[in-house]
Amino acid sequence: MERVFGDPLGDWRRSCYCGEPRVSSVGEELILAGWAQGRRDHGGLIFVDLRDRSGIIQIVFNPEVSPAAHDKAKQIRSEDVLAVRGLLARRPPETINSQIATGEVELLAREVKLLNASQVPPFPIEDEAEASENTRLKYRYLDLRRPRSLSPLVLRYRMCKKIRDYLDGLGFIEIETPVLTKSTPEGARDYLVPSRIYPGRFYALPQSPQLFKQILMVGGLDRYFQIVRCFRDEDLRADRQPEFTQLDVEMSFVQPEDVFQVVEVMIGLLFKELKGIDLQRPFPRLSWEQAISRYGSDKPDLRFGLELRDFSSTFQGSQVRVFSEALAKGGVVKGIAVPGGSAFSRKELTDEFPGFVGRYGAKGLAWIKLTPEWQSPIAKFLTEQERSDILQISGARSGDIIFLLADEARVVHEALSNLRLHLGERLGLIPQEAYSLVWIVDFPLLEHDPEGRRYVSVHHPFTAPRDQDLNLLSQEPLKVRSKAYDLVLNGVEIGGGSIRIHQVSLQKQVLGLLGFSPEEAEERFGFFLEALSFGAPPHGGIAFGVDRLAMILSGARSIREVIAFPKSQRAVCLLTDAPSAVDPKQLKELGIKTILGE
RNA sequence: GGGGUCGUAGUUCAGUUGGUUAGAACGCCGGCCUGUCACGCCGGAGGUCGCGAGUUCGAGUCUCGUCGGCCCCGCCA
Repeated sequence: MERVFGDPLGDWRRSCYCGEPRVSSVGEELILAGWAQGRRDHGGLIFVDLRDRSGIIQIVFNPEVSPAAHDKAKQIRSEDVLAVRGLLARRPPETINSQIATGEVELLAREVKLLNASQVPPFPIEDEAEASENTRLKYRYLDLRRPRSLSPLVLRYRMCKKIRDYLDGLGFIEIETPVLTKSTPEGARDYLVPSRIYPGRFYALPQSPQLFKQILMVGGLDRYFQIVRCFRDEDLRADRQPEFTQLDVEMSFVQPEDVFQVVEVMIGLLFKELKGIDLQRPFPRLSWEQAISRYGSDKPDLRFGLELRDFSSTFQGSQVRVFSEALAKGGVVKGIAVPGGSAFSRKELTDEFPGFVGRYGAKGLAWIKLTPEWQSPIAKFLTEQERSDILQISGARSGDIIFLLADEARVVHEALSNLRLHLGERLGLIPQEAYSLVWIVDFPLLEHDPEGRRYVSVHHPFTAPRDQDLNLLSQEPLKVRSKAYDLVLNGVEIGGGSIRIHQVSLQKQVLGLLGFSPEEAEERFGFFLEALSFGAPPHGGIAFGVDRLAMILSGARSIREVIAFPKSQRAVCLLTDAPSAVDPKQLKELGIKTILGE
């Protein structure tokens, strides 16, 4: 049986939000509106909690106050929409509810309007109630009625507002760049948008407004920013959505220090005003080389120790063949000492941890328990010298365990950095209320494509080499370091940027190193190269992951919590069911035919 | 593309070694109740065990496939 309520709102105007009335307003007649959160029907008295985004207040329907309102209130069910006119009264002392902000007062209903009926909600609209993410996202509008679900979005809004105010104060100008734009090669897969006017041609949605913001610098904007949606058609993770938001910043006539200054004050402001935390400035800096060497990662979480140690020199020519052989092939032997780790079980050591590092391509994981007589699969191969080196390099003590991994450096670092995080989490070594910020600087400009035999940009093709490395560019390009920098917060890369190339000749040289023929460069980036040739100023900037920053500031475990309508891991919008099939007429108009089977 | 994990009432979950009619709590429906706020009391309805095959006398339970949520690898300049 469908319930339909049709009371018109009429000329009623809300007095305030439901969560606002206090004792100071007792005696006033108020009109409140919101959603019914449950009904406690005592036959005589009926209590309804009326809720809006500000909180809840108790409405009392008393037949002695208004028989009509009391009669109507019998129909009220969860999530019905009501407006109530009544007298704000102080609650009898013994009925005060200290759990809610309005707990000392209640509204004695004189008249109620049943504005709209609700179906029975699929899950209770209460913070405490757990519902699966599946259900929450399908009925996101119900989920959002819960403070716990709304508050990360509110925090995100406040964050963006503060960013805008701050940058505005520094003379930055927010400029919108196109969403329908040109596909550029490299980087992530593009989302394509077919052109109706030019059948067979496509726009691409921007992976970032990189070239536009540089062109704005050529246009003399001097200080630009934008909070902008970006799109990358790649698989999803807890911290990756196909559409995400960047805070994009670009400045002219600057060095990295100028960017750091603007950013550090901004991040400091956000922590101060949103979390009440005073961050130490300047933020520490680690060279890329140091970060990789000590943590195995270019986005190290510095909230805890377990640093990587290098045992390569110890095991040159060692009897431990997996080590010496890896070294002979140019690899490394590195490890982590875990305090108290000799308590790990055999199952953990033979299944769990080796399986874990296996995900990153490691073929095994050696371990040494520092019990009185060392317990280890490799113990019998170790010389006295090796034992003493291991103790000295690892700094480990009795009761600790040392994990050792030998392979090519890339695999060792990848596996150990993740093992480090895994152990840190598992052993509770990560202080949950701590925030560690670090700049990673001096990235290499180029690296070898893991598959092909070509160079690829570590940052992006428009990143400037360091001035003192320019002469290496033609001879030893892999040794060239760049003017790129990342900002890492608790092991999450929240921002990255660089000083850009502003001279067309250098830009062409770098594109050449990346394997673009002059013709390809012209076809793909001609418009940009031409812009550089008309007096581009030295410039640089940075882009932040707004979702990730909001996620960390709100303590969320996934960026879906700070996005109103996120996609599922299979890139589906569970609310609308997008993506979906389209009318064949639409395809025809676009000159598109699908080639999928029936 | 690959690995892991979960999928049972509206919701959150339990369900033994494969064995009678698949349970609980909350929610929902009806009745009673004037101080509740997780209201209470009495009664009731509600299930394609994600879907499809297979094994078996017999499948929620075992096998295979498939779909979906989540986590991860690959991917993400």
